[in-house]
Parts: sequence; structure tokens; C-alpha cells
Amino acid sequence: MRHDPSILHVDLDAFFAAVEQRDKPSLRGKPVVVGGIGLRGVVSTASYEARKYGVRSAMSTAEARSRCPHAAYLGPRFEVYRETSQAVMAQMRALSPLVEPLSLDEAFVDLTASGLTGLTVEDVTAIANDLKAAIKEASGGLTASVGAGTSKLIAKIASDLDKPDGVVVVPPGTEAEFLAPMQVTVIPGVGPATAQRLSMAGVRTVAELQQLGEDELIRQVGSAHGSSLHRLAVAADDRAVVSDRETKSVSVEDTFETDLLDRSLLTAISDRMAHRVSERLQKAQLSGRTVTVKTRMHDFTTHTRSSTLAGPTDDPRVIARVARRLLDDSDVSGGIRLLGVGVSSLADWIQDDLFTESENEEVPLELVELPERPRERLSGYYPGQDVVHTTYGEGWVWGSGRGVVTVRFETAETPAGPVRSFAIEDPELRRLERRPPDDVAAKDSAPETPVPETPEPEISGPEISAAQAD
DNA sequence: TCTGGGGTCCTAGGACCC
DNA sequence: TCTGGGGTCCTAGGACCC
Repeated sequence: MRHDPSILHVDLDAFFAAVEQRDKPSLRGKPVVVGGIGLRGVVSTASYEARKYGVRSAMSTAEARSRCPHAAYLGPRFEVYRETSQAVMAQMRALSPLVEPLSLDEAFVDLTASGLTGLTVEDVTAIANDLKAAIKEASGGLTASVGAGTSKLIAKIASDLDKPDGVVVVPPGTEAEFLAPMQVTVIPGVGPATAQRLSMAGVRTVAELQQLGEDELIRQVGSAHGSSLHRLAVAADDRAVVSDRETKSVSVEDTFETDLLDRSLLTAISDRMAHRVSERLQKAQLSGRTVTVKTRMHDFTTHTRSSTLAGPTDDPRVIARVARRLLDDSDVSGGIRLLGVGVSSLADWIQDDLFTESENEEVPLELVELPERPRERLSGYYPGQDVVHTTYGEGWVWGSGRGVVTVRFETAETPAGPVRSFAIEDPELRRLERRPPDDVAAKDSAPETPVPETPEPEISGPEISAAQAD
């Protein structure tokens, strides 16, 4: 353990939203929410003006809109954030060569690496204020909050205490008493599940955690987590600041506006994701042996399927083929809300593996074109159906994947073949309240009306949005 | 009006090998 | 013929972070 508060944790305030306010003066002083703006979007960052209305990170955008309808809702511009982040990180590196970025808006700085020793609380406070000024200058006006202490844990917690635009330096020797009155959830790694378990053992504050024996803690939360928590509770943290952490995995995933059932569509999307993963691997000069496909069902249960190759690859065709096979093994019948493709077991070299090469030649993999826009659109409610399903041209069936429904789409003979019939069974979701359009509501509630063999959908009828379908 | 996308780390069971 | 542990690798899932 070091004796001076020489570890800084720097955290940019409401970073994404602050960049937007910087670039668009009309947004300054106003509530700004950056995040997914689609049906299933969540909030990445809310400006402090928006936080007054209860808008928080990770909240669904729909919820945010209801809390703060007059805010500006913006999709993220990662390229701009990355640029700004680099300018900010450069200021930290000018202060000390040992900087560990945790994300675009956060980093640890170890001052001892710059040769500074015997730093007092006053010294560090002055350094932190200088750094904040430099960051503001380099970023076009962004503010940061800085925490400092004798360890990562203390610096990290301290940076959160005086947000925004604050500096908190914890005097050496006071760490355990600094933590004692706080909730256990201030300790990074203690999330809802761990907090719940600790709570059942009567532990809510760090002081109570300090009293709990290590054996008991391990019984509650497992061995690795338990022993590290035991040490962190008494502020015994000697984790080093590490500047170059190596990448362990690369992945791409997407949540769909409505749940997807159509295997050929999913396969096309999977192929595209495999190519994007490959591009990112190649850019980073990485390759990996394990391909993983991730699916999330309508009820949010998540499954992964993975397969490990004999040697590492960054070849889009190899990744795509393995992903296809894994996707084929996945159950998609209830509709999936998310699909992801990832590569792990990374190596920083590429094996010219005859095995994988020969596989390539056997099955050349062609990217299936995704329809840019649906050419034709059929939609409607039918008796016996309690959810809207919409068919698009080209044989895709897009379903909401909710509720009990058996719908036949027998009309569409498309270039990709007939649109198939499908059925979804999910008793739990049947109870969901629905608001079908008025003209269909009557039919919908009619008892025991048989499902027509060949329903006659309204063609080019009024658009039934997925929001209404829910 | 539920619940993103990019990650990291840990656990647990089974296969396999010595 | 019956029965050891230990170690490593792989797979699946879950908690957590920003």
C-alpha cells in the first residue's frame, strides 16, 4: 500500500450529453438525453438538466420520454466522443505516463509514474485542479470530476462524491473510516445480486461488511468475489494501474425493433455481423479461436452457443460459417429480440492454418442482401390472434413474438419462396394488455371465431406500428 | 411504454489426460 | 477388474461495469 494519495480517478461529467451541448449551443442549459432512440432504446447519458426529471443511464428511452418529454433525444455519435476522449486522455498522459482508461469517459492516473513522491493532500488537490483545467481547455469546455486516494478503490469512489466538476482527495490513513458509513453498493463489483445476498446476511453498509468474516462472505458470494470483497471492505486494495490491457473478445450485437423469427433473415444478419467482427479483428491485428452466437428471447432470457476452432482466424467466411452453424442450433421459434456474434480466445497473430483454409474453399460464403426497405407490406388482425404480425416482401416474417398466436400467411408467394406459417406459444405473455385498432377490437373479442384458412389482410392499410401492437 | 452495446471476470460441469 | 486425484480445456450462463 502506498502512503500518498497518488492515484487519480478522472470521470467526465455526463460525457455524451456534454459533447452534444458543446457542439450545439442551443442545447446548453437544456435537458439532453443521448442513447437509443428506437422502440427498445435505453439511455446512455442524461445531462444534469434531464437528471432533475429523474432520467438516468440504462433507463428505457420510453420511460425517459415520459419523465421528460421536452428533452432533446439524440442518438450517440461515437466517432466524435472517441475523438474528444483521446484529447482528454492525452492531457492525463501529459501528467503521467501511467494512465488506465476504463471507458471513453473514465481513467485512472498513477502519479508516482511521473516521479512525484511524498505528495500531500494539498499537492494532489492542486494537481487535480490543474488537470481539470487542462481537460476543459483541450475538450472545448467539458468538466470532469476527480477523485484521489491511495488506491484505485478509494480514488474511484471519491470521484463520485462531488459531481459534477468536483475534486475529492481522501487523506491517507482514513480509508477504512471513509468507506465505513457507505452502502455496500459503492464498491465496484457489488451489483443488485450481490447486494441482495449481503442484505439477507444483514449487511447493508461497508461497516457491516467489515465485521463479516471472510469465510462467511465467501459462503455468501463465492470464493473469488468473497475474498476480494473482504479486502476491499477494509480498503486493502493494491491493484496496480495498468496502461495496456489486452483485448479478450470482440463482438457485435443488435436488438431488433420487433422480434425476429425468420431463419433466412437471421442468417443474413448473422453473416453481416460476422463480417463486422472480422473487420474489427483485422483492424486490431487480432484473431481468435472461439466463435460465439448470442440470442436473446422475447422474455429476455439469453443463450450463447460457442465453438472453438483448431487455430485462430480473422476470416469473415470462417466466422460467418461457424456462426451460421451455431445459429442453426439455436431455438428461434418464439422470436428473438437480439442476435450477436463474437470472437474470443484471441491471439495477436494469425495462423495460416491449412485446416481452416481448406474449409474456406469448400464453401464460399456469399452475403445475402438484406432488403433496404420492405417492398410490400401486409398487416392486420385476424380472429383468434391477439398480436399483430406484419409480413414484408421477400419472404421475411417479422413478428412481435408476443402472446399466443397462430397466423397463417399463405398469400405471399415471394421470390424467396412462400412465406411460411408459424405459431408461437407463450401462456405467460398472453396476459399482456393490448390495444388493437378499433375496427379489429370487436372481431378480436368475438368468441370462438374460427381462423380463416386464407386471411385477407389489408394491403397498404393504415400502418400499425409496433408500439400499438404492444 | 421495461430492459443497448461493448466488454470483463467467475463458476460449474463434463471431457480428457496422466 | 476396480478405482485414485489433479490439471486443462471447452461450453454455458450469470454478475457486473460504463
